[in-house]
Amino acid sequence: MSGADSTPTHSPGETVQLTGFSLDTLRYYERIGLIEPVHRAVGGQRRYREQDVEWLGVLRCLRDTGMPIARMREFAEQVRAGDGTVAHRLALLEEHDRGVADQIALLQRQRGRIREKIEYYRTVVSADVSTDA
Amino acid sequence: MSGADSTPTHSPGETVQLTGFSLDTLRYYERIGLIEPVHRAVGGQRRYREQDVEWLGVLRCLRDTGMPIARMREFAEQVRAGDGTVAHRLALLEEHDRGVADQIALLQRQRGRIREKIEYYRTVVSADVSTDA
DNA sequence: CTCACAGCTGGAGCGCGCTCCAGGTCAAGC
DNA sequence: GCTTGACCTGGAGCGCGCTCCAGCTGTGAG
Repeated sequence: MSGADSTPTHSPGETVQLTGFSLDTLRYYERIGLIEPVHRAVGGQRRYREQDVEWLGVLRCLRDTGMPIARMREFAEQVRAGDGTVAHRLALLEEHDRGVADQIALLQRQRGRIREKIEYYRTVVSADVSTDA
Repeated sequence: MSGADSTPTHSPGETVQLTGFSLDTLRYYERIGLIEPVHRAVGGQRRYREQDVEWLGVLRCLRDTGMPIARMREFAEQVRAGDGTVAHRLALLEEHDRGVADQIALLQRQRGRIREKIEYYRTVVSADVSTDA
């Protein structure tokens, strides 16, 4: 680590730690254009800058909420295109947000059913211990 | 529909409507043992009984909450085994429920970040339509 | 009788999102 | 100099959960 750099960077290994993505996934994301070609150190090893890591954080957020890779790429392209795409990006995120809300609602509803079943099983188990344990 | 039956059953098509699973998925679930071999009408066509549809509802619930097929099969086998597996089933559901809770928490956290981004984009869009960050 | 249609079977194929691999390079430590 | 270890590349492979297909059969309408 050369700490005197004006722009601190991260080795691939560090970036794995920071983002939770695997080395393979980081390279995969770069290949398919989810992230721009990453700067290289002498020798060809990747050096992720702060902004790269931040962008990876955004990707992590979108992935965690189930956005498909294709849509993420669409988003990434718009971010790269910059000017004039903000409205489009906003629309994309708003739509995604609605999807996430639905997803959460579904999970909560179904979780309710699961917990009912758990409750039922608990009464069964506590009422009759004869067959088990 | 022959309404005089003592045990009303559902055609495959009806079952698709009732459960939201596709015809192929229903057959697939049967093949892999998620549901027991379904009764047949003369001619070999499947006839799903009420209890089959209810069980499919349980499977729907588990799938919606992201339980892997393998785990669902484990659960199905225990249900079939009946007595003595209740404690085990309870444990399985409790563990799954914790997973679902985590999933919901993660979604909510990440959704927060998305909404922040949306808010930010809104200020950008309404403040000035020509500039870029 | 003919036809359309819903469903049947076994098995192949697919889309997604990684994940793994062989074979190589470079930098640092002993 | 030699070894170790992190990382490189292009491309193949994989696990999951379906989904599709060809070719067939039984049922009901006209």
